[in-house]
Amino acid sequence: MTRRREGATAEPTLIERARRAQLIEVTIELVADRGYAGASLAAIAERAGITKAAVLYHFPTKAAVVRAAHEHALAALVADVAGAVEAADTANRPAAYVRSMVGHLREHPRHTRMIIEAMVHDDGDHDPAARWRPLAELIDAARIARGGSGDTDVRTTAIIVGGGIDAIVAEQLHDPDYDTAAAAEHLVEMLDTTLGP
Amino acid sequence: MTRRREGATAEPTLIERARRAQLIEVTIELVADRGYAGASLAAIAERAGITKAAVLYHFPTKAAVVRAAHEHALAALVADVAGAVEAADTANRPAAYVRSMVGHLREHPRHTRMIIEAMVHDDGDHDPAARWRPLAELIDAARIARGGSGDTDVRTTAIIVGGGIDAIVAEQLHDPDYDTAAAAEHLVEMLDTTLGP
DNA sequence: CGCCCTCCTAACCGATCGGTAGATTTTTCG
DNA sequence: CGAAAAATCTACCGATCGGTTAGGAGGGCG
Repeated sequence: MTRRREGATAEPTLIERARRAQLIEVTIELVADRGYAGASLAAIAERAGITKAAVLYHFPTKAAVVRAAHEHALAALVADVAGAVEAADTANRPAAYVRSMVGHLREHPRHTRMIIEAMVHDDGDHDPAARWRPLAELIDAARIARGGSGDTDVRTTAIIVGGGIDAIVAEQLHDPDYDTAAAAEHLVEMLDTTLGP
Repeated sequence: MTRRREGATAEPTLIERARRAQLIEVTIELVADRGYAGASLAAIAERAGITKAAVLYHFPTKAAVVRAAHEHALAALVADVAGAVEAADTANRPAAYVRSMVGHLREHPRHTRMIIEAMVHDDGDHDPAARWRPLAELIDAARIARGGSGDTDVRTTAIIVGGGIDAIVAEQLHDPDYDTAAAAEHLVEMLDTTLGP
């Protein structure tokens, strides 16, 4: 094994940190531009200016590189959305969720593609209901806060709205001039009508 | 070249027809079950009980096999939806579109996966607006028929509703017990509220 | 019979994949 | 400076990919 420290916790070197960050960055670019299949170890290494053996010195496998890149992109999105949601009051949190998510993805199109590609390509179980559960909970809380009717299927509502978010983002990736803010407002309107006043 | 007739038109042999149909069928199964990457020529050949060279006797390339499988699945969907839409009157055609599409995809989950996988994996330009343009036109016609307001953005409405359809189907693929009919009705309701009475 | 056409097999090709082994350079630090 | 540790390189491995080549079995037909 020519591999790095495996067992104990130890603070990473500066170079180590920088290299890892660089590798994550170029991996996001590659996956975003050329798809999951286009992000081979050789391609990652070349874009980072090193050899693939060096890449595997910093990460145990290719899957680990892609996973780290995915988590990096996802963490930024989650943090952004969480901040926006907490700043709103209960009744408006679903709207804040939709707006901030669409907004974030607009500002970071490569992260968007990275997240989508990773979601499609890692194995198997992708339950939309699980993915949009946080949104479902916000919708449920908002519905109660507004005194809406109790027979609403929040799970399905969240799945539909989530699909709408995905579609808006996909359209923006295709047409950079697409007015995602207006589309998000449209989606928020459709959501609000099912939540009552 | 050990390849088949290339130039002229000629009616295919019975064996030829059967083999092609079988290859399309097993390719749909493979892509649906193991993803686009899992549908290698060797895998297709093995499941069909022949060698991969024989597969390439009936189709020029692997891409042609997958394309044929995709077109087969897509044609069935389009025909089904078109029939349901034509049977409805203008004001209700968007609803018929949503219901029939969700219904068809529920009844043919493998076709669904095939279509999704093909859409993700063939190169590049996938404009959601183009994909849902037929729906957008139905929505526009229905809005006019109902005397709705003229400032509605049908393009965005179609994109959002289309995304909702995708999400409902994805959820059904994950949870076969999911009530897609109810979800489709929920989506139709959300759509109807934006179309006016 | 002998010829041809359809359908298929066995064997191979070059490219690329993720990953490994061991030597070698570069950095850190006493 | 000099040794240890960190970072990287060259070279290779086995597997798999899509695709090609040459040829043979078998039926229809003159």
